Formats: sequence, structure tokens, C-alpha cells
Amino acid sequence: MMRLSTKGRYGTRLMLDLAIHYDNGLVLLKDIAKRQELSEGYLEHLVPLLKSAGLIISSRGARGGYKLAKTPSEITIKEIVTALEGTLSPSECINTPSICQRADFCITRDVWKELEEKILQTLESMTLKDIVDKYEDKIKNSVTYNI
Amino acid sequence: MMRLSTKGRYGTRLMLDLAIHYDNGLVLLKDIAKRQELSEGYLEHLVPLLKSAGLIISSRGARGGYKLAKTPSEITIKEIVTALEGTLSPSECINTPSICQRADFCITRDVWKELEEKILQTLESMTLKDIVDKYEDKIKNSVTYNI
DNA sequence: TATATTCCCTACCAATTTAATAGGAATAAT
DNA sequence: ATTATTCCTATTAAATTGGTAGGGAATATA
Repeated sequence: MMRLSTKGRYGTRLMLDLAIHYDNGLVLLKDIAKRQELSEGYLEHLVPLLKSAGLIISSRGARGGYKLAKTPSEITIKEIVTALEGTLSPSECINTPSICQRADFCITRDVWKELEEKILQTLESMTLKDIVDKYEDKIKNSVTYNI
Repeated sequence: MMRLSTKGRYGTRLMLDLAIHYDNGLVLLKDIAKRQELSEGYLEHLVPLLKSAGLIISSRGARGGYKLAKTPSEITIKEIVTALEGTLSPSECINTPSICQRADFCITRDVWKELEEKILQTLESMTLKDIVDKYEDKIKNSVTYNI
């Protein structure tokens, strides 16, 4: 169904939570899970993907936790989602033409290729900072209206 | 994995095959399956989706077959893919906010919403005619080079 | 009218993917 | 030594995907 899996969606929320608390030092996964109402056990599976992509840094043991490896304005949603999902290709043949003999002359392959490029462009244009800023505006305006 | 299912991909090939043979009257599903190297039985499942979306017209019985309901320049890939996949939302909460209590203030929902819009824009800008024209150019140039 | 051809419909199924849970090992601070 | 935390591996239930199978319904043609 062309849906992002929970890896991509939950992992992005994890990263945005880290961005929101960027100035508070190390953040516990337990706290992220609580705030985002996600299973801590499941988030544990996403962490290695984000770490090996160089997006977060961890510290083990008591007083340990996670933090972003770069500032929120230096991390794009594209980096996050590709780290988590592996690829955003609508069709596997874009990255691995060898899986299909017809790849060279497939009439639809260029369509999916162009679509993938647009998806990557869109996500590359969004940084964690952009999203957090918009989110904080939204919250602020909502409070104002509700007085 | 954010991948289009075979419904979307095979169904688009079916439609492009009909576009290529637009001037030849009714086309047999058997022939489409043969040319595209797809299972006829599986394509049969896609046909009702394309029919009820008003994209193809069928005729039963001997000498029956399928044809496009409009000219190739009047049919966009967006129409085709949404007919087949139902929606192109990266997240279900875009179309059905009620599935998630957090939808109203979710920090990522706007991200997925913007992504969906870009995907739809991209696919809406491509008609069957565009793709067929590009394809025929590609074939022609390739033959030239191979002499 | 009989027959061949074609689309149409429903049920079923095997393989894969998804979204977790569980249990414990490694590491660091107190 | 104890506690807190990340890290790693195995298992699993449920859902989705990508089909196959078999027959029914409509239509053109002889």
C-alpha cells in the first residue's frame, strides 16, 4: 500500500523527540517511549539503524541515554527515513535492476524512478529543526485560541 | 518498505499496454499478460479496480476484451495508482485521523501529509501518453545505436 | 441453437513481512 | 556490589502479498 512501515514512522518520532530535548543532554529511551506512547522494546530495534547511520550517539550504563549526533538543523528526514527503511524506492528494480530481465526496457521503470527522486527531494528539504519549529508554533497558537 | 505493491505496478503496466494498443480496438487480457510477462490470473484481480474507477471498458464473450475508457492523454498515473492501491498515504492517519488519538497534535503527521501531496502531484503530472511517447523514443534511439 | 471465446467472481493458500515480546549480556555510575 | 541503562539474539502471532483454482455468465459466430 505504499505505506511507510512503523520503523520509519516511529523512528522519525524518536528522532524528533531527541531534537526537542536536544539541550537536555542524554535522553532515556524509556522516556521517549513514554512521551511518544510507543513500545520501548520495539524502539530498541530502531536504535542500531540510527546509530550506524551516524544520526545518534549513545552512552551505556547508569546515567546513559541517547542524543543526536548533529544539531537538529543538520539532520534531514531523508537521512532518518532511509536509515530506517533502507530505501524509499516504489519498486525494487530501481536499486537492483538485476532482479528483472525487463529492467532495461521496462515502460514503467522510469516512472517509479522519477517518483522516488521526488520523494527523496521532499524529505531532504525537511530538517528536524524545521519540524520542531512548526510544531512549537502550532502548540502555541492552539493554546492562544483555547483561552 | 514504502514499496508500491504489485497491484499498482502490474496494473500500471496493464494500462500502458492498453495505451500502446489504443488504436487497435479491444485488447485481450491474455495478450497483455503474455507481452508483459505477468500472470493472467493475477491481472484479472486488478481489472475490477480499474473498471470501477472508470479507467477501462470491457466487452465480454468472443471478440471481447478491454480498452481505455478515455484517451491516453486524459489518464494520469495518479488515477491509475490510486484506483489500484486505494491510497498513497505514507501513514494511515492522514486519511483516517480517528485511528490515532494523537493525530491532532502529532509532530510527524504534517510530514507524512506533505509527502503524500508531493507524491500525488508527481503522479498527476504524468499521463499515459507522456509515458508511451518517452518509451517509443527510447526504443527508437536504442535501435539506431545498435546498427 | 450450439459452441467457442472471453470476461467475471469467489474461495483458498503459501510465503513473506510486520510489529512486536522475552531474556539476558555488556557497560557505566554510585 | 548494586543499580541503571544500552545492546543483542531468538521467537512469534498477525497481517499482507501475490498468487492459483475452478467455475459461471455473457456474447459473437457458425
